[in-house]
Amino acid sequence: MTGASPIERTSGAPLFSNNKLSVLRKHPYFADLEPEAFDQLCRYAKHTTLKRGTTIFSKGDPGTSLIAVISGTVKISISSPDGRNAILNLIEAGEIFGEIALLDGLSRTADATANTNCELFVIDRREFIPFVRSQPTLAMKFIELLCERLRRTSDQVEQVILQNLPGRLASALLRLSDKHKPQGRTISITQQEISEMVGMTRESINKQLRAWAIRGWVRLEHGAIVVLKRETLQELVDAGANDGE
Amino acid sequence: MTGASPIERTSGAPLFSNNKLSVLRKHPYFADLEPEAFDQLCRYAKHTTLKRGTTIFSKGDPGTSLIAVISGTVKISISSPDGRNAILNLIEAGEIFGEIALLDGLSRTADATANTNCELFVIDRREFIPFVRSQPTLAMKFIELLCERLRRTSDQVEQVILQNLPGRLASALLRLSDKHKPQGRTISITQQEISEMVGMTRESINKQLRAWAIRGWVRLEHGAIVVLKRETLQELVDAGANDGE
DNA sequence: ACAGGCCTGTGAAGCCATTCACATCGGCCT
DNA sequence: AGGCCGATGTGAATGGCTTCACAGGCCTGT
Repeated sequence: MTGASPIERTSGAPLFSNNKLSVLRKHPYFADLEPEAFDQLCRYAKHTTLKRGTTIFSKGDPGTSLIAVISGTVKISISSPDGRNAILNLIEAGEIFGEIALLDGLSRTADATANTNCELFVIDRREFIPFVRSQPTLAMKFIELLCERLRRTSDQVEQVILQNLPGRLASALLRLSDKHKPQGRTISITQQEISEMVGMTRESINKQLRAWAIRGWVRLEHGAIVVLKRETLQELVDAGANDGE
Repeated sequence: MTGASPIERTSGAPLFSNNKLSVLRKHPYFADLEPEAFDQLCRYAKHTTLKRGTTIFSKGDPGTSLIAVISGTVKISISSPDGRNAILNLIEAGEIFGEIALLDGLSRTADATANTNCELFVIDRREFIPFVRSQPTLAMKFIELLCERLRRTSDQVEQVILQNLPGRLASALLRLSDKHKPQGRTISITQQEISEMVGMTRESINKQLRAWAIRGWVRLEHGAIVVLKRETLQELVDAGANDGE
């Protein structure tokens, strides 16, 4: 289950190009951190490049590192013994993941795999925890990060328990389109991936999307979805459940 | 939606009896905190007593306080427009809740109601945040708390997406029985409440429990469930899904 | 001790989503 | 161009869970 973790084999700390770090620097979590604290944080980092499909870590592994995505996207997912699997989150360039195991020192709660070719920075727990203790601002940043994650995850529980297919799909689309604002309303994702994010089958997702496409609420492209009627989908989520006809 | 929050109307800080505080003091989160830090934490607290069924706060309220349960239990839940509702957590004496809104200053993510008559301590954000900043140990404690919550909530997402009724019910029973170790294997809870915790109907839950009772895996009492075959239920969860016959 | 309210137990009917089984399309590699 | 593979599109059959409709049990208040 565990397999070789490619991260552990990374060669020693190289020099970092400033444009790579700037992706992180721009992120809300680090933007208003003191420059010297940020620099010191980066001093603990190791650089890695991964090919699409590579396992970064698996659920249950002893997790001792925080990982920042410089380019590409990472898939956080879990899978059941009978082969079904669920995507919990997609981490994009400029975001970080693996913070839970880093901060509490316990095992990883999910699998992480490179969803595209990726460039990553890896920060190890051993040197990191004392640093956090000494930097109240950084600790508060992590508290904020954890709060945000908790809000998102609670939301997910809410969706999955209270909403049916249309509601869940709509709210997944809205969330994804919020995240990809720069690309306009186009979401680059396969229907297979969406189905694993909302926890229903690809076929069901496809039929619902098609129905919405006919009504002009979305447009389907190959490997992408364009949200046309944002408000309508939002209403559908708020209304609770049943499809709007 | 909001309604009068009984907490805001609490009269000024009274003197606290030490035996009440001792419930908190014993909790893992505070046990190894410096005594003076703990005392100062308590200085910010207000004491309140609530009757069963009272709303403590509602989803969407501006949340500015952390609440500790001295006695009784508090239900954290959410509800959909069409009347369905889901229990996210039951907070018992010695535990705290409401930490997300306290720490990030945003609105409450769920409803909280007194599930029994309760005694609570309420700590306000205004005076609390600067205090956390100045106490790295306390900040680390909250980071641990948030990590634990996040693990639990992620687990819930995993359960709800990947498991069917038997799996979800079994894992809910196991979790509840872990929490109530002192009472042996008896879980005091109604089937209605369990159904709202696992996100399925009371009727379905009842039928499954009955089937397990016949096989001798559990025993049903009025308002309680006794887990008899812990291992069998655990296997059922691990196996993935389908009922053990 | 009786009434009313929550809790439990159970069957029949229906429905939403899954499962299964294909057909088609597009892109990429050789 | 041909071939392949991953992604999309769709219908029919199946099934797990819900919905609905009651019946009985246990506890509590008066």
